[in-house]
Amino acid sequence: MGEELSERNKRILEAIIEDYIVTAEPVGSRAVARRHGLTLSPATVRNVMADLEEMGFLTSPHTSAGRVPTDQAYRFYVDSLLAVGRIDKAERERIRKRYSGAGRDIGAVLHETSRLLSSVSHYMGIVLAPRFSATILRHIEFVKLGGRRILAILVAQNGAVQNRLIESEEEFSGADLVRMSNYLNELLQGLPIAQVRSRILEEMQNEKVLYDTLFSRALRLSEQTIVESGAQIFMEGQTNILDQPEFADVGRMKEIFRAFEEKNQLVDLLDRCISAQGVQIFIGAETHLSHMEGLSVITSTYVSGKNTLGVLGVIGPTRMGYGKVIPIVDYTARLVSKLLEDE
Amino acid sequence: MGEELSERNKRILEAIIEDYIVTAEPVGSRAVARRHGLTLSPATVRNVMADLEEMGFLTSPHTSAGRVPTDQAYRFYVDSLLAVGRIDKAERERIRKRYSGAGRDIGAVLHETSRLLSSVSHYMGIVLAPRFSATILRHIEFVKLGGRRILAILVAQNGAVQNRLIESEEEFSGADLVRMSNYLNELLQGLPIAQVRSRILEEMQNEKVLYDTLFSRALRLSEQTIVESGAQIFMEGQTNILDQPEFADVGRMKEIFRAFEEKNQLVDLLDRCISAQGVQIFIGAETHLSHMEGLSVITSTYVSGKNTLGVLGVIGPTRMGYGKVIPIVDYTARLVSKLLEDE
DNA sequence: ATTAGCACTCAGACAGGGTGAGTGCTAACA
DNA sequence: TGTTAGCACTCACCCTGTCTGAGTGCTAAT
Repeated sequence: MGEELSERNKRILEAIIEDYIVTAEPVGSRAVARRHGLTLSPATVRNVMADLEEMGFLTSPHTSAGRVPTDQAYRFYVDSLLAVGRIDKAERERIRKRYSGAGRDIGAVLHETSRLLSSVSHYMGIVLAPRFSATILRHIEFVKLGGRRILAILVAQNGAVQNRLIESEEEFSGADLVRMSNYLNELLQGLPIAQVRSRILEEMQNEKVLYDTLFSRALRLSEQTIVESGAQIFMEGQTNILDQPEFADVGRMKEIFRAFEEKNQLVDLLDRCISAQGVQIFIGAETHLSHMEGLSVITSTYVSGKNTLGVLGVIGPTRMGYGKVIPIVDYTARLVSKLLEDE
Repeated sequence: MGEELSERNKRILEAIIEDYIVTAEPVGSRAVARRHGLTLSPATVRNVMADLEEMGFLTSPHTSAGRVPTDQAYRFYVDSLLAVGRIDKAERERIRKRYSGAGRDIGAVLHETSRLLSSVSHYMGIVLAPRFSATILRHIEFVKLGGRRILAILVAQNGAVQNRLIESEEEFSGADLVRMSNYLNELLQGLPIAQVRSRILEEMQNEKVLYDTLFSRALRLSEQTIVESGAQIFMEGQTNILDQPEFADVGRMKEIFRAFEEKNQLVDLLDRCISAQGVQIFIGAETHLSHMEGLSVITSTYVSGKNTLGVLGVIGPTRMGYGKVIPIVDYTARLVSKLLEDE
């Protein structure tokens, strides 16, 4: 693998990959020879292909079929061969327009984003919503529902809202609840939600609080409201994947389907992306997703100021139009960041 | 079709249907003859089958295959032949247990219900959440997010929460917002959400309001918060459908899949069910769902007191174990009703 | 009215032959 | 020494014909 590829070999490998990306069929030496500016005979190409196969860039499904790029080839392609184009203007316009109608509600924006990624890339769009616990608390509020039932409402800086029904041990009056909200807001506002719980526990030690039963009750109540909620993920365009010829087979299709139904696998992958900045690409086995052989994932983070909010991206076959999709994901991430920045 | 079926013919038809339900293969005269208590020769059975075919209860995919029941046959089966068994005790227990851990949050309950319906029936479970607009308003609240941005929170009697980000024309102080909430709660609490808007408009005419700018602003603000939100639907176990042998074909599979991705079709069907009480059964074409040939839907409404909240059910192949699934859907609906009744 | 018998149909599995795309190897060539 | 033409070979795929088994409809006997 340390072996360098000659310029010519690179061109041939590139030709094969790009051919395969559009046709999804094993590509033969003839096709490569007549392609592009390459003025080579099929025989020469064959020799090169044999070399590339030995180096692990190509395989052939059977003796007399053409060659198919391996994951390693795609990896080399995106790292060294691919000139990631700028996204073209019309496309950019098309994307921008999709957001014009939508309100500023964060959930709606992200949902639309997943739809958009799917329809523009013609693969599957995914968006991981910001973890609620990673946001900053703006407001906490209790609403009395009747008897000892209380609805706790947490509002994050970014407009995300979480609510939780709690059955309190004792009955509170509406006025009590208002006072409790006020006290807690004073205490917790502006804190990252992940730190809220520890702040509460800390405050519980505070002697001033110990004397005020209402405050200590408020703290106990608020402790119940903070629960780690599952990650929210938007996925759209699964059928785009099923349209790919490589999955036109009942077994494969069911397998992928089942895999998609288990969203947590995907959440794990996206969670891993959240620490890095910008576009990331996982090819085939690099995704570490089981039952998802033959799929690649392109992601990017969207941010607000300097903190990362979440991850969005596209899932497609390894044989994906990387050159087109990468800028789409990149541009969309920037756009979403901008849309959310002032929240 | 006015022709009456003799007792023997009914037994034979029943045998064919039940055979087909378990095997998914066209059933031949021999199989029927040797089945059950029927002491008849295959030849006799063949004569009967020919009659049944003429009457529209059976078809044969080709000359020398067995017979397959038509939609009409299933319809006759569930109407006249099927003795809907009581759901057995172990099953009931199994279902009950599924709810023990879950909190009382309505969303969580409904989501769990769809999962449950899917796993108990081995088909696909669907639950249509109560339309928010059909619930009763318990509380309205404004939270200031910064600048002119306000988060409006509507809480319904049943614990459902809807929130909406609004950009108001003018800036309000926190105290203003509290006063506005109080005023609006006074005015609107206890009203069905569907009537809230008209109540607002009505109140706008009120001369007392006209003199109080804060009140009239409050009304204008609240008017913006009430928006018809799309119906929420939970679907689980789509892969169970794909496991059915009649859909083991790439084209069919994609088609169904695409149909499921369009949830509004399903919402329409379930919406239609909401007016009737109890279990309803749609066989094949009766569903009026396009691209869903070969599927049947069994639904039931869940209620709170005397008003219907929503619909739940199971989607499976027309060749479905009606005898088993009907009581499951029925029991689940009753159980969900009970769980939600005191909210 | 029921049944045994029989000729008939048809999908599905299987085998054999032809086709075409593609390969590897070798020998000739620049 | 790198490139190319030529050639024999491989193998998936398609088409065809044959066979088999399950199932039917009809008719004649019971």
